[in-house]
Amino acid sequence: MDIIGIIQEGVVKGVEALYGASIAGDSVSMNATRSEFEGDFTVVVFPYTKMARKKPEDIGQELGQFMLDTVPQVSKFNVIKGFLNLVIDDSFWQQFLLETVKDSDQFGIGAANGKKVMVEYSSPNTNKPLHLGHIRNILLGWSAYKILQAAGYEVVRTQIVNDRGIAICKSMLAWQRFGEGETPASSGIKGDHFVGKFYVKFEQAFQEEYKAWQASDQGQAIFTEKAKEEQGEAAFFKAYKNTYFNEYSEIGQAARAMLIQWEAGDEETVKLWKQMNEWVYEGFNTTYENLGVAFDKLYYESDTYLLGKSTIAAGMEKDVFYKKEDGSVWIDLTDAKLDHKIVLRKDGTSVYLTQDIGTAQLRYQDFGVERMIYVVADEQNYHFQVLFETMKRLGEPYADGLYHLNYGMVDLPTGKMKSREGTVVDADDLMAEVIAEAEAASKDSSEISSFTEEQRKDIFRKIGLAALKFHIIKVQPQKRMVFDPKESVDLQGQTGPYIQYSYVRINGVGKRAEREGVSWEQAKDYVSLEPAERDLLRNLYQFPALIQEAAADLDPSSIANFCYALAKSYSKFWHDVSIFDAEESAKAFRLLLSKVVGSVLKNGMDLLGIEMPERM
RNA sequence: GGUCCCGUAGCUCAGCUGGAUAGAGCAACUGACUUCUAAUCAGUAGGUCACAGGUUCGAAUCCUGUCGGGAUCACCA
Repeated sequence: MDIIGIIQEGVVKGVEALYGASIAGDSVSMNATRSEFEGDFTVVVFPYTKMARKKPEDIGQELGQFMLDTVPQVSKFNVIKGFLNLVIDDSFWQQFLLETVKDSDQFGIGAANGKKVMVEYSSPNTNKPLHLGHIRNILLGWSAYKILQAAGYEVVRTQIVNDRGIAICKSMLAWQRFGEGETPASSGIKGDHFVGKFYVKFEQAFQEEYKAWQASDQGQAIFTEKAKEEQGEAAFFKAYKNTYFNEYSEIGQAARAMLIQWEAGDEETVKLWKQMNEWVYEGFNTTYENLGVAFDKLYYESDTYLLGKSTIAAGMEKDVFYKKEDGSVWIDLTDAKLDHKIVLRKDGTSVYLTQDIGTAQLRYQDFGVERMIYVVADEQNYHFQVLFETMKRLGEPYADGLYHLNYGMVDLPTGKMKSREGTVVDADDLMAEVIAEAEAASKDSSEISSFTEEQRKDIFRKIGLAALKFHIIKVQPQKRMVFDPKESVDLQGQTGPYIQYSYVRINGVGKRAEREGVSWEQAKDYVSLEPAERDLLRNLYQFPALIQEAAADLDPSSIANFCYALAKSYSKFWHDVSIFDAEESAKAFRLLLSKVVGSVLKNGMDLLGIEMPERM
């Protein structure tokens, strides 16, 4: 039994014995003791004043004495106001360390629970490269995968690739018109950036065309006819852009024609589409690889965009859906505080929601997962509410296991990222920048100067990416965050590299212990723990429960904060006590403690997708 | 306008299943390297936890309202 449970049980028995009242174990309010007081755990005794009809101080004294007498792990106590601070005996921590160190690599990793879960954590469009927003998405998803796995789940990692639609047609058309046979290889541009370049070219060409049209007789006539009173010319044409694209634009019409040809399976169009997507995938794969993430299964929208229709037909019979006079099919979710939502157009074609219904079913057929987690930005909260509610009504067996891990948008210090205004931070550029920063900051490190070029590059990559990833993932997913590029490359303070540094120190003492041949046996003779040591042990002790909690909440930021707290605690320990100058039992104990801290830091950071260097 | 999310130090963030004097980092200032890596540590300064009510022995945390920021309310994906 864990120490929290032992204490709670002690309190339950104490309240029973002293005051004749029965309370539930998990109702016992407990916290870690604040650092300014002596103790490891604190029991709040205010709740027992009524049943005891005594002052909180007296209850604390009585309960404390009872715990001291009956719970062997409690070695001391003190009472301040209504707070009973319990000191856990050194032998308990001692034993905990000696147990843990036997298999420190596996410490905290939960046993397989036989449950299967799918995490979808990337859903890129294939018309442009990945940016900072995708990075947050991918890091969260990757970490969720790692955490779920550590908690005992079997996890299938997937992405849905939005490889069809008007956007990619725009890139295709622009390439046809302006590309002059250029390829990523011939131009030396990474494939996804290459295709993105033509997407931008399309937009430019469209804007030019639109500008010219605005000045034309037809454009002016439309403005005079349709503009609302008080609406200026600029405002009108801004609002009219989509209509223009659909009804008047030559290049817009050409792009739409291309989409229709694609849907009809036109050979040449499909060939070009495949070629452009291939280029994009090459680029994406490089980015994913640099970020250190991978997938087990890819789903393509071009394969799934027609799915779901048969389900709608089946759902009609169960009255999940209803048909309007015009032939379109809807679902009424007003009783779930949602609205009516269309699932099939009057021409029988499917919409976004329909595709997602079909895709979920396909995934269940493919893998039999009982949970599916979608890592998608919070702008789609409503869509997922509708999707999940629909799946429930369809009676899908996994419907209760559907979960939208939503996250807030990433802002820049200058405001929102807007692709139209060119303020989007490119994923590849950003990674290159943080790695370059790590290199620049390592200039005067004598440690690194002796390394080979290859080793150095590896270390800079690990440090730079740790800075970037930690900076993003330490923020709770649901919160909108401000991403300051300057802060993201910080290597000091509450950062990834700070944690790496603690690990590297531990690695250093481990190496020295190996050289000097320290005898671990004597660790069991070390009896009087220093505050810094107890603090580390308390931190370590939480790790297994934290993994389960992080998996239940799908919250990687809690792991990030834990890793930082542990590293900070170790830094304090490093300064407060000496390892190799200490007597033999203390030396052995501290080395074992360091070893476990090192393992937990490494495993904890791995849960965030962050690698540790051995030296830095 | 309806619904949902957010508002904590100058800045970036913790803390939110109610518990002690609300914590870190950055930025500023002071001190500590002949010592296991100073990418470190210790200290100073910085707060009406948006505001107003309510519940409670006790509220940053729960409830209601107000204000501010954001998202969404497409036969787009």
